Amino acid sequence: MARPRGFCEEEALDKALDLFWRHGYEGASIAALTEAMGINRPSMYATFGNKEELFRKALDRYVSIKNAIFEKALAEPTGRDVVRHLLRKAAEMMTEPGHPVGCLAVQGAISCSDESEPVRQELIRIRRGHEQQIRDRFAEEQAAGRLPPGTNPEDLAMLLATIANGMSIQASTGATREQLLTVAENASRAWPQTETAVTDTAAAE
Amino acid sequence: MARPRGFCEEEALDKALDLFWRHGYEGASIAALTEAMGINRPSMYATFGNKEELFRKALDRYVSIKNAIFEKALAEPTGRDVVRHLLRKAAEMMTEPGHPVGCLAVQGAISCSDESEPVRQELIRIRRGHEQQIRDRFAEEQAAGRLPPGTNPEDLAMLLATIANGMSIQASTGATREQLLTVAENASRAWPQTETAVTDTAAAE
DNA sequence: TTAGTTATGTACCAATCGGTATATAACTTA
DNA sequence: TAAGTTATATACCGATTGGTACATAACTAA
Repeated sequence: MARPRGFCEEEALDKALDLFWRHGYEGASIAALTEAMGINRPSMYATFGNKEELFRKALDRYVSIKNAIFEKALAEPTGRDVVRHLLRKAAEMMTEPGHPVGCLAVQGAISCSDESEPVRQELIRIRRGHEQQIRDRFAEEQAAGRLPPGTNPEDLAMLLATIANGMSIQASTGATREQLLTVAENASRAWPQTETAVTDTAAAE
Repeated sequence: MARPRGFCEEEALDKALDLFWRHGYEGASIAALTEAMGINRPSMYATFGNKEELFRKALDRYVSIKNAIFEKALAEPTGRDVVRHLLRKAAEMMTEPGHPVGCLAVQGAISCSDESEPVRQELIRIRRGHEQQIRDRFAEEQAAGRLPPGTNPEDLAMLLATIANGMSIQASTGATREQLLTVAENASRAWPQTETAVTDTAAAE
């Protein structure tokens, strides 16, 4: 009705996202956030509520980007294609120039003080959700008879999620895009083949 | 010479380690640390220097435990045995009852404010060191001709480290010991065969 | 132009951060 | 026991944390 906002809400959110991504939820202070966003504290509180809500709104933007990638990857025709697509995109996204390295859902609040526990739990929920999507997709594969007998879709999904999570840490350790792509390639290659109906149970202690 | 210390230094360090492990470097405050250690602030500062030194000393204990595991695993006869041993032990250590879940070197300071950057760098150095150890061991395998042609020891080491790092995140997400052991087993099984042609006469792939 | 509304800027809040000065209590040695 | 030394406890430090009160500036609608 009256004086219009002097800044673009989504632009500011992207700036906040960048800082949260780079320093984590607790590592990004209100002072640093508002400075990066180019606004002052009262504007931030009036527009976004508080720090936690700001984080959740920035996180929403991040997750929607990630979901778009997931959707494409999960549409691949075979399980192995899904794996390759997903890991490759993960490697690329985690080393995208102009963005902080790694994955916000992994690094945003992996360990924190008790007062940030709700944020930590939210990120856990997101990670589980992504793994669930993969699990469902692999279950489809199995139902269609395209998984080797004895293969467990849940186990495969967990292995894939583990590798993707690990790539985030590797990115944070300084791994290059090329290195992560190599990881993705090797992990894909090692994936159980549809045709490889092996009953290799040599692992029995 | 005079009044002796009223607490066990190593016990206090273990309490600090537990808290750092659980909340990360920044997430563990001096107040919480000293309370957990059962001592007051001046005692902590007189004994350990400051927060960062306290962390490094706690970290030393952690790393020495981990190194013992590494030593045993790297002594396994074949590359695949090394992988299986390492991942299994990782799964167990990251879900050890009585300890926080996950790996301190991964979760201690994965993202933090600028002032904790030295600690973050130290953990990066440790992670790289562990990967280096694996790399060296795989290079031995290759030199002994026990790696499939075209296999790169560096790539293998990075893949293994990625999986181990990912297991830490999974533990933090709530994965059980059994789930992580399944991940370890599946990852080991997917590993490029090395000695199979020699010891087993059976199925090539 | 004027009234009403809303965003912005300054300056502040209590609580907590890591870190210490200081006084006292407890121990060892002589 | 007395002297000397060192650990402990209290109480504090400035800086920073997330969050606001309040006065002012800027806009819209009448």
